[in-house]
Amino acid sequence: MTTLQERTRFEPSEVEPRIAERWWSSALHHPEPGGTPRENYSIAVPPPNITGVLHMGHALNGSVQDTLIRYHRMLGMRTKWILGTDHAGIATQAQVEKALRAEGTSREALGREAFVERVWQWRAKYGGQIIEQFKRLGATLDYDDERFTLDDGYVRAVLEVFVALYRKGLIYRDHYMVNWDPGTRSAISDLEVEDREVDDTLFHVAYPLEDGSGEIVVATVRPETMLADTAVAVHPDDDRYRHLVGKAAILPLIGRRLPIIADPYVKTDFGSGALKITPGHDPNDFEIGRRHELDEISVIGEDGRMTAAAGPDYAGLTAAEAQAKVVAALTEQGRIRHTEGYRHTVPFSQRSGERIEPLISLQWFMAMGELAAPAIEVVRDGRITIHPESQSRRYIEWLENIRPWCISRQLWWGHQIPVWYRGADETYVGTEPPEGEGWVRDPDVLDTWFSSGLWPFATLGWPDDTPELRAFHPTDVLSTARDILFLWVARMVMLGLEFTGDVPFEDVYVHSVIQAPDGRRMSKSLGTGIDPLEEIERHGADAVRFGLLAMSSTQDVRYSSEKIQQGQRLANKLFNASRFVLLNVQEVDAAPRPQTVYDRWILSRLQAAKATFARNLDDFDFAKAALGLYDFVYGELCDWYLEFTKGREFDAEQSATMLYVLGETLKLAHPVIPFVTEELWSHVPGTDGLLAVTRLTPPDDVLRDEAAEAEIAAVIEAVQALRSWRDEAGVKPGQVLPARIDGLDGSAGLVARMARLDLEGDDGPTATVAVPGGTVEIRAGDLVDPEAEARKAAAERDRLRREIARAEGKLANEGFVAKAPPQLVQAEREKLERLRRELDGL
RNA sequence: GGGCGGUUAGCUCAGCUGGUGAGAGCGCCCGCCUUACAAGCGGGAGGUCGCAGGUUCGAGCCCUGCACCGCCCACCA
Repeated sequence: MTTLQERTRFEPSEVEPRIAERWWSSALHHPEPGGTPRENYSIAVPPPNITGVLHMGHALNGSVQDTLIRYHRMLGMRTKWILGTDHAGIATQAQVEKALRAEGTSREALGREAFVERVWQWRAKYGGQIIEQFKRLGATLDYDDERFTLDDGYVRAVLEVFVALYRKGLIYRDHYMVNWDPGTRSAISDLEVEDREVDDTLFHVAYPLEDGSGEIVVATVRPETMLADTAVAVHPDDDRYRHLVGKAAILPLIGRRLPIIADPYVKTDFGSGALKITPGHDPNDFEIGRRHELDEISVIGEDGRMTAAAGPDYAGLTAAEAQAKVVAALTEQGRIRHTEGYRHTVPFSQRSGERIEPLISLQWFMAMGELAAPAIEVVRDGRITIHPESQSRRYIEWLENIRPWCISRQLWWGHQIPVWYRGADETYVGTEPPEGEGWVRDPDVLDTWFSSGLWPFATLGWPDDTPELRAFHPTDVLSTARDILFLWVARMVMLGLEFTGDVPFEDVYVHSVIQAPDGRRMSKSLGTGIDPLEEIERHGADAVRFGLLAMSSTQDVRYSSEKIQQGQRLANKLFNASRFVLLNVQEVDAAPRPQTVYDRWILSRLQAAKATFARNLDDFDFAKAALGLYDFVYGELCDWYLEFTKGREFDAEQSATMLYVLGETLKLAHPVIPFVTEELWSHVPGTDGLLAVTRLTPPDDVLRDEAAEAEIAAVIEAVQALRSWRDEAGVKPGQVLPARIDGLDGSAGLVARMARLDLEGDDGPTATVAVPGGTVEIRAGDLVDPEAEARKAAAERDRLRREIARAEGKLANEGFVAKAPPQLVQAEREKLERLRRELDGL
């Protein structure tokens, strides 16, 4: 490591590993349990899948959570960021199966036990990858206490919840229409289904009437499912068909008798107004079938092929093959009246990408209504606050319309359902296997989200009454992506309330989705993904954290590499500002000893920056928090304060104030840009511990100084006016000009120094510049072109006159004077006065 | 088919319960190696706030309609 003197740039790649080593070998991230949840601060990380690699969403969410965690840790709270990973049933199983295929084998060939063992090995090898990547970001998760949703303790929690809900009658087994995913060969939940637009053919097929009096035409995009038709339905008020209700049609190809029924679900204005009813393969038909007690026939099996019930001509064919054969047969029999192209939305599996095959299956379900009601209530009454607020409406609406949750999955990797069967009608449900011979366990596992739903408390040891649970539950904040608000967040609230009697967290922050810079989705397949680790390599972890927070919003945002670079510049700026202070000051204790108005000014502005930062975090406005830091460091500390100090000798008093301001700034910025601040902190005299565990003192009202703020505001405005004048007059930046300042009182010297004016000179005035509270006469001799100067002065007078006219017009408006708030009218009057004085001065 | 959100400077975005001349970063132009930083510093140009009406003393902000863009929900075969 070179000395600070030699390093003119902040080099993240050199600094980060060194700082990380200090953090991870310390105890900063691991709190011993103690105290109460109210005085402690905790966040449960959304558990990354063990198949996961860090993507932009993780990086943003990690930055958000770590900023909150570090900030509250520095406020002196006992802080725990709960770490763990999710077994991610389908995703992990698919990954391992893929590897097996590459080896020329399969899970079936291995058998269940060996396969599960294989997955555990896979997890040991790759499952920790993403955790290492979180460390690169500087995330102070509790790495000493890592959980996994298939750990023994966690499994116990899952089984206990299952059994309790079963005993309560909320978990039950039923033959019901499910979303069958032929890709994973498992049922999946409604939330794992996505609609896609598909071009299909709509076939209009004529079914003859039983009594030979004619035919009834039905429309379908899936003619192969007609093999399972058990009725034809029409609308009860449809005059065209009223006389047919109660009669029957004959199913072509099969010859089955189909009763013609009346049901208001049928639309009279779609197709022919008559609907073939296939309770076994269409969710709506299933509902209608149950209403009318129709037979439920399944002709498509779980393997996506036609079953024996489809008849010998079709059994064994894929659904697509069967469709072709059915259409051919119908055509031959002259039953197809016509066909048309038809574009509509069709459900697909998000997991496998295959088209969902709705079918009736024996599955486990969870009744949700009873659990949903209190989960709605806690958001309504404010025990949980969702940010941004618009998301709480989505949450409530979803819960109000919630439907039973299919929780069983036909997979091997996961929590196997704690149910055993013996013979045809014995069922045992319990956390421990049953006594006696002949019991066979239900082969299915639970939906991954069942176990994730217990995350905030199962990770802390629930159902045992552990010290961790007593100290950190309920957690404070849950920060997550929008797409799992229902899948995960709502379920944690329901299960948390049911089993712990408390909310699992008090605030939910729904972060932005980061899109590619062109507004498309970031995705590997589109080639639009940006790897956060590569960005960290390029710009540093601080830059990435800052940039992600700065671009975050209450809505989706495009990835902005400019914001990342802004973060990089901030880190570099802070690095150099610190060098300036550290290499010039005397080593003294850092209690502030303000000697000048600008000392008092920066101390006051520092309090404002602290207060603003705190408020922005309270509001979950991370962009404002990050950009507010930037503004303070650039716009106040560096552009003005450090420049002001250059005029003085750095005596003990000056040094003390500068060191104090530097130290407080590093503390304030640390939650957002932890690496550079930690590095610099190690160079601040009198500090030996980690900045990450140093106490951040709240804003101190005693240090607020309105007089100093007003005075320096005027100085800044004057300096800017003078620099602007100089630039326009073409005066060299280095040239010191004689001048006389009228006004600005004690700050005249400061203004003169910043604007490179010499107040001792005596050349005859050649130009006048208006500044707040006075004028500056600059004696620039022949540097100044009198004509240009006259033109500029005239333009300035014109501008002032226009402003004056505007203000006068406003004050002449009776409506304004009568109805606007008095202080506003007063301010307008004062503005007018000031403008008139400025005009007079010229 | 319903909801929700967006449309502000060339680009990406801020603009609090309507209130003084609409902001930032990047980009652009001009000038500077002013001994913390050239990944820097100083100065500057650039906007009919999507369109059309309305309410108000006053509208980027409120109301109505329209146009695009995005997201969510939904059982029209």
